[in-house]
Amino acid sequence: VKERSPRRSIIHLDADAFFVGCEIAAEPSLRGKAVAVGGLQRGIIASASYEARKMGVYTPMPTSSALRICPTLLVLPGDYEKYEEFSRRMFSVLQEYTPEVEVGSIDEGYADFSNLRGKSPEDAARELGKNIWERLNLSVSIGLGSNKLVASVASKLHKPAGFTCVPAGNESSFLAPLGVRWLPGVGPKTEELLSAAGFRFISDVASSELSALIKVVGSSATQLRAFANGFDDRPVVTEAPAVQSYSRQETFEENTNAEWLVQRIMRALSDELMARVRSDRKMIRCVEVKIRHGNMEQYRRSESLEEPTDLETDTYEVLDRLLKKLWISRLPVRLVGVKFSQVYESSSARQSTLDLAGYNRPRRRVLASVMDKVKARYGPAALARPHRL
DNA sequence: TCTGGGGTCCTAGGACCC
DNA sequence: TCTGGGGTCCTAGGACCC
Repeated sequence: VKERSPRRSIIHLDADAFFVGCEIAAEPSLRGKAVAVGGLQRGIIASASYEARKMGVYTPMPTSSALRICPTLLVLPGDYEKYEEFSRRMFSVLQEYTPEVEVGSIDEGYADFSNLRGKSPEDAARELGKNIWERLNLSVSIGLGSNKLVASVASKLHKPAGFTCVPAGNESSFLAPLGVRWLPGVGPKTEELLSAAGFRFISDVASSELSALIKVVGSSATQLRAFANGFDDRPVVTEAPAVQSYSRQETFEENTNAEWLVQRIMRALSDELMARVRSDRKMIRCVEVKIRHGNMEQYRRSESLEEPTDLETDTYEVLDRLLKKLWISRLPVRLVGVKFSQVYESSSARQSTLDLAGYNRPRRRVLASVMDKVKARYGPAALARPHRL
């Protein structure tokens, strides 16, 4: 006998233009203006106010193009600590309703509102939005539905400051008229492939032959068609997922042919990452270097170590070998990146003594000081300014 | 003044082992 | 002389998400 799963009430909480929203909350005189957060030199727009969007500014548009389109645009450099603080406060308001909260990213998450005391899920969801607005001056949109997929689509449908409820039983009719791009996992490439095969609306996917869909999206066909029909039994997961990788990359202010410079930055990035690895009590085994050339083509080379490590010095030889492999083309380099993966738990005896001595400083300070050392030694002009978005 | 940064997951071929 | 599968790890690349 198959048990019928109980009807759930899932909400998706999604902040509106989050980075810009935080800046406006912190500086109310910005409200109503064309504001964006983005990289200043060779950067892109990471978040744009709705006034800026009316002028044609979208993410991830190059900041230079945005300023051309909208010369009055105020571009702010981005302040992650501020955004993390707002994020923490936003989720703590949500936690007042239920502990069944899944933090999806800095600006959005899910919660299971099925079992609230005394309130209907709908009343609670409306009240949540109002609460966040009144207490944080932050505008959010909320979707309510019987599963995560429907809630998430609903939250994005009537931004900003939207509340969208999909009544039980209406899932597939709600999704049917929307474009396939609304489905999770369908990005620009897959949208193009689907469209070429005649699947343009979610209803097209919902009623498709599985064999035809497999030809387009391969093994994700079953999942995609289930989503298109409004089926989604993914649970709301409370625990933070295990970290799979650590990565840092940096775009140079100007493309460079200087291998020594790329090497220096590569090592500095590696040092920063390794400090994080240690402060998380982890070890890593796979090291990867990425190069992006001036023409935006990028290449990666990776190597697994014999044993996991948490020491910077264990990476240098490998990094140099990988960079050497990538250096053959001699094309000017736009970006260098370092990534550590195959993350293991560390036996933390050594770190705990350092902890007591106060060696594990907060992450941001560690990052800043390493970069500053490189800058001090090789000159500020030689280094791309870090874009902290 | 074209095009960031930090992540996750999937695929596919080759090596290697049984 | 001909030539099996299955499993896992390694490496490179790509799509997608926020």
